Amino acid sequence: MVVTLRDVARAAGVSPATASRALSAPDLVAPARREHVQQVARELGYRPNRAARELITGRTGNLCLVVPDLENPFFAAVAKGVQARARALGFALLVADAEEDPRLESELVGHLGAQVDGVILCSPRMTDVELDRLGRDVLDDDVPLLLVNRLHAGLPSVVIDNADGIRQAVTHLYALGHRRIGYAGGPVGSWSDAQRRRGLEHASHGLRSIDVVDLGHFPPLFGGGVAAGDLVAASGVTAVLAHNDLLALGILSRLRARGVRVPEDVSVVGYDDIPAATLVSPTLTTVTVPLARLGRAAVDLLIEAGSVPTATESALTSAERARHTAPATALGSDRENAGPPSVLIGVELVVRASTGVASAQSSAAGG
Amino acid sequence: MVVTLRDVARAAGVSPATASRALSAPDLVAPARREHVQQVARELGYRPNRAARELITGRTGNLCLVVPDLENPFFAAVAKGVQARARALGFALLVADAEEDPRLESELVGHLGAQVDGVILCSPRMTDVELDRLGRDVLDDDVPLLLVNRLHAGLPSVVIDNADGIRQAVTHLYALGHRRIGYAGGPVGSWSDAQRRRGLEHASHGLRSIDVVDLGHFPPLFGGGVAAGDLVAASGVTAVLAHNDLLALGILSRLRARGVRVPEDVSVVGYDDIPAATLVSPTLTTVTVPLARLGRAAVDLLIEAGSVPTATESALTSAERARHTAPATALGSDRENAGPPSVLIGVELVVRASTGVASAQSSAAGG
DNA sequence: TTGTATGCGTTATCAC
DNA sequence: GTGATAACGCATACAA
Repeated sequence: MVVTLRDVARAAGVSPATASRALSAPDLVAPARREHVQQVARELGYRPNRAARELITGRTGNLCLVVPDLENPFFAAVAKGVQARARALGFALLVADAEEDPRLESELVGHLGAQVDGVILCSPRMTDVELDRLGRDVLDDDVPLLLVNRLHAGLPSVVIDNADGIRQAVTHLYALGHRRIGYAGGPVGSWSDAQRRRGLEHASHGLRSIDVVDLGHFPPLFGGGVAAGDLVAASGVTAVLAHNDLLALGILSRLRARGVRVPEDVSVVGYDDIPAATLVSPTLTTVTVPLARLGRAAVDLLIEAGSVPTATESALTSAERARHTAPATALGSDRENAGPPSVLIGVELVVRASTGVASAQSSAAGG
Repeated sequence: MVVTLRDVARAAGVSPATASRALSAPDLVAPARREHVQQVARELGYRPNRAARELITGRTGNLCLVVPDLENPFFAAVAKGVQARARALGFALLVADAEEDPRLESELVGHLGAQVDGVILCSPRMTDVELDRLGRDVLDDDVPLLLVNRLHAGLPSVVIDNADGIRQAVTHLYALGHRRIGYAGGPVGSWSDAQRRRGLEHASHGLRSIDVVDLGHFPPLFGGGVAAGDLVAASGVTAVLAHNDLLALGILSRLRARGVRVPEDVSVVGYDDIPAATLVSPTLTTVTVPLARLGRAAVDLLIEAGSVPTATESALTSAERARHTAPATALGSDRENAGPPSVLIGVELVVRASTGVASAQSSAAGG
C-alpha cells in the first residue's frame, strides 16, 4: 500500500503538519522530533505525492526542453547537458522533439509549459513575432522561457559566441594563405546564421585582399552540404566555411565524390564540433562549442532568471554551481540593463586535417 | 488569472460536476449542454489542472524513458520514436540519461517511476538480478516497465531480431567468398551481444568450411573499434562483423590508418544503421534497424501490456495504431504463455561500400 | 441527465 | 514549536 504523510504522522505520534514540516522545512521543528519523524518516514518507505504537493505549491519539479530534432547531434548534446544539470538540481526533464516545425514548437511550449517550472527552447528559425507571442500569451507569467543560441528582447538566453568562432576560422584560413573563401550558410531566418554572416563580414574587413564568396543558404544537414559542395567546386574558392559541421561533412563528401581533394585543393571548416567531425577522413577542422556546458548554463540561468526555486532534494553546493557557471560570460549584466540576462558561451577553433595551405592554382573550378 | 473548472461551470450556468463531465466524459451529458460548456471553456481559455486531476485519478499523463547515453545515435533515434509516439497518444515524455551507469539507471527508474504512468528502459548491461528488483520493489505495481532490446522474465519488451540480422550479414559475406570472418563483440554482459553471438554460431553451422574468429569484447563505441581494428588486422580474417556501427566505424578508421584497404583487403559490416554509416567513406554495409519504429512499438506495447489508459486528448484512431503496430511481430502471444508480451522488430541487411569479394591473399595479417 | 457533497495528499494559515 | 484546519482543483459516489 501507499504510505501517506498522515501515516507517518500517526506512526511518529505527531500531527500531519509537524510531519510535513519535519520533512520539507526541517528548521521549523525541534531537532529531536525532526529526527524521529524522518526516521519513521524512512522506515515506512514514505514517498511524498508529487501531485498533492504541486496542487498547493504550484511547482512541479519539472523542466521542459524543446528541440527541433533529437537525432541531430547538436541538439542531442545540448539535451544531454540540460538533462544532467536539471537532475543535479532535483528537476526531472520533459523532452519534446518539434520535428523541425516551428509551429509545432509553439504548440509544444504551450502544452508542456503548463506543467513545468520552466522551459528551454531551441528554436533557430521561429520568427520573432511568434517568439513574442510565446512569451506573452502562451505561457503563464510564472513559467520562465529561456532561449538557446538566440537573443530576443525580453527573454533570457544562452548564446554561442558566433562571431568569434567565425573570426578564428577566417584568421586560420588567412594565415594558411587563403584569399578567396566561401561561406555556405544555414537556412534563411536562422538567427545564428545571421550572426555568423555578420561576424564573417566584420572579420574579413580587417584583412587585406580577402575575398568572401557567399554560396547561399542551405539546410544545416548533410544533404544540404552535398548541394553546397557543387557550388564550392564551381565558385573557385580555395577554402569554405560551413554554417555547421553537418553541412561541412556533406561538402566533404561531395567534394570527394567529384575528385576534389581536401585539403590539397580546397580547405573546409565546420562549426560545432559534433562527434562525427573526428569520424570522417580527413578529420574536420571546426569550431568547438562546449554544448554540454551550454546545456548546463541554460538550466542555471533559467533557474536564476526565472527565480525558480530549486527542488530541494539534491541541490548542489554553491561551490559546485560556481564551478559550472564560471566559464560562461554574463552579457548585459551592467545595472543599466533592465532586461533579462544572457550568457555567452566561448568557442575555440580546433584545427584538424581538413584545412591546409592554399593551393597555387585557382582551386578546382573546372571539371 | 487562471481559469478553473468552477469558473467554467459558473459561466455556463451548470454545476461543476456537469462541467467536468462535459469535458472529460462527454457521453454523460446532454448534447446541448455539452456543446455549450465546451464552448464556454474554450472562450475562457480553460486549461485543466494536471495536478488536481492526477491527485484524484492517479494518472499523470507522463511516460518516462531511461537511456544510457542520449548522444549515442542509437538511443537518440529510439528516443525520437518514443517521444513522437508518446505525444501522439497524449503523453508527455520524461527523458533521463543514465550516463552509462547501471546503478544510476535503477535510481532513475525509481525516482521517475513514481511520477509517470509507465517506464521504458534501455539498459543493455544491467544485471538480471537488478532487473528483477526493479520490477518487484522499486516501481509501484501499477507502473508498467518495458525493456528495449532485451528479454526478461516477467517484463514486456521490444527486441531487435539480432540473430536474423547476423544471419543476413554472414550469408552476405559468405556469398562474397569470405571463409574466415571475425566478430568484434560488444561489452561483456550485453544481452544483445549474447544474442548476436548465438546467432552467429547458429548461422555459421549451416555453412561449409567457414571459420569464425572471436575477436573479443569491446566498448560499443568508436574508441572500442579503434582497438578492435588492430585485432582485425592481426587475426588474418578477410571480413569482420562488428557488434554495432560505432564499433565498425572505429574499425574502419583504424584499418585505414594502418593502410589496410576496405573492402579490398578486409570487408566490414556494422549493425544498427545509424546516420553516420552513410557519412563515412567507404559507406558502411550494416544491418538496418528501424529504430524509430522500435520506439513507437515500445510505447504501444507499454500502453497495452500495462493497460495504461491513453490520455484522451489526442489519441490516434485505431486505424493509425494498426498501421504502426502491424509491421512488428508479436512473440509469445499464444494463449499458453502467461507472461507479458514482447514484440520482435525485423531487420534488414543493407549492402554498401565496405563489403566486397574476398581477397585471394590471406588478408592483411602482416605489417 | 444533473447537482451536491466528499476526498485525493499535501502545504499554508492560523491559533495556541 | 506544535496542532487543528482550510484550502489547492478536480473527479466521482450518491442523491435527486
